[in-house]
Amino acid sequence: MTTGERRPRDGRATRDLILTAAARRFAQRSYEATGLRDIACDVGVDVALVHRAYGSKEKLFVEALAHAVRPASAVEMFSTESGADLARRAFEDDPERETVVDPLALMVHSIASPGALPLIRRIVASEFIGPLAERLEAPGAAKATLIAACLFGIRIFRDVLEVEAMNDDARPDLEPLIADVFSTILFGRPDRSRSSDPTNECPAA
Amino acid sequence: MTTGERRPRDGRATRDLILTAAARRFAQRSYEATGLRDIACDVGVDVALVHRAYGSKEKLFVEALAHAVRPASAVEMFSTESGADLARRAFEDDPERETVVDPLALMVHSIASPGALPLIRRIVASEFIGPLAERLEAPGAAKATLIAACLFGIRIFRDVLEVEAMNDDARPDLEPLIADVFSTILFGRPDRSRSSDPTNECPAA
DNA sequence: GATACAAGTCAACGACGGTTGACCAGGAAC
DNA sequence: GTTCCTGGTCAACCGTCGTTGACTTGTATC
Repeated sequence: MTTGERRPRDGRATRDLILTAAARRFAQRSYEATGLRDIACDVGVDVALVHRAYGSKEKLFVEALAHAVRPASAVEMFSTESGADLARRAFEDDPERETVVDPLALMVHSIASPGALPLIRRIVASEFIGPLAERLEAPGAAKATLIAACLFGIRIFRDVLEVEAMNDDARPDLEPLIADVFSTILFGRPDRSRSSDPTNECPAA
Repeated sequence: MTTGERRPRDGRATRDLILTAAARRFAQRSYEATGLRDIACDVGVDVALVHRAYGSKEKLFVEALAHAVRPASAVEMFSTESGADLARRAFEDDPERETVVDPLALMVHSIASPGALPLIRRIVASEFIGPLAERLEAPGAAKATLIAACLFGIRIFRDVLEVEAMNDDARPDLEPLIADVFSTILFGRPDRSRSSDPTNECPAA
């Protein structure tokens, strides 16, 4: 999309634009499927600049991945300890995040890339499992990992695969079930705040 | 790996070899990251043959995906209705399946590919969710979808991402939790066959 | 204003990937 | 034996991609 006239010289801003565009592209497709020329076209800049701004395609990818996922840190995502709140998280995005890039899609689409796996593994451990495990009673690590894994699977089904049985129409059926799942992991029993089938409920005391 | 001497002429067998090798390659990396020359090398055949045997790379990919996932049909995987059995499935592979290709890894690594998404969506619906939903009481579709999604997330964490908090050492902590999750989805309450904390258990009658 | 450096463009290189067409060999049908 | 089809090889084409180096232009400093 180089239109002929030169763009204003602002190295810092251009670098940021490149990083954002790269993250978006890598999130839409995979590492191998996105070309530097695509990113350059998005920013409106020459390919050579994209390359030189971050040294290599791989370095750009690593920085984009780290940058896009970290601000979405699960610390806030997991600041709740209610199964119902976690279930809501399965359907809604973080409101207070600039949602230019879906970090989950970026992670999923990056799994096939050679160098990305260790990075993703580290991010999952430090940003998702770690913070949650600290505030859960034993076995905290297992609970946190399981919550993250289930949330991951649900979001992939919903947002990446777009499984039709998981669209918004199914939400009334699904959200209570999901709340029960997380509540079971957290507290060892389904969500008490609702009663789908009273005969299955434990007596209050 | 063309060694000079010609290979015995058996079109049917060679086609099968190509398909298997393709599925394995696509499962290890992504669609874009694997080349026809890699597959040809595995089989010990010329690139042109690989191409012509299935018309194009994309057609080969589609056939490999469909072939690798369908035999692993979840009909048997979901022939159980016990949360504990499903939890075991989260850790163990189908014993009665020739485990040349991990269909899950193939699906995950194919998500980024342009043409693969509708196919994967269809496979998930017809092979995983559909069969299970039939034998569950309402809301069967929601329950089946949620089970598939959680199983998907758990297996990705374990086998693809290889999250360390999910390796075999963690199995004693994890498996009961997972059993509770599936039991909660299936029956609305945690697994009755164990008692982690008796005070949380429902009375038998 | 001269200078120096950063920001950006341009054109090309080398490698690789999917695809194609010409060619060769085995084997069955006639 | 000839013919013909299929399985298979070989070599090349063409596009794309990451990368590089030379060049240009804006901007800040002295």
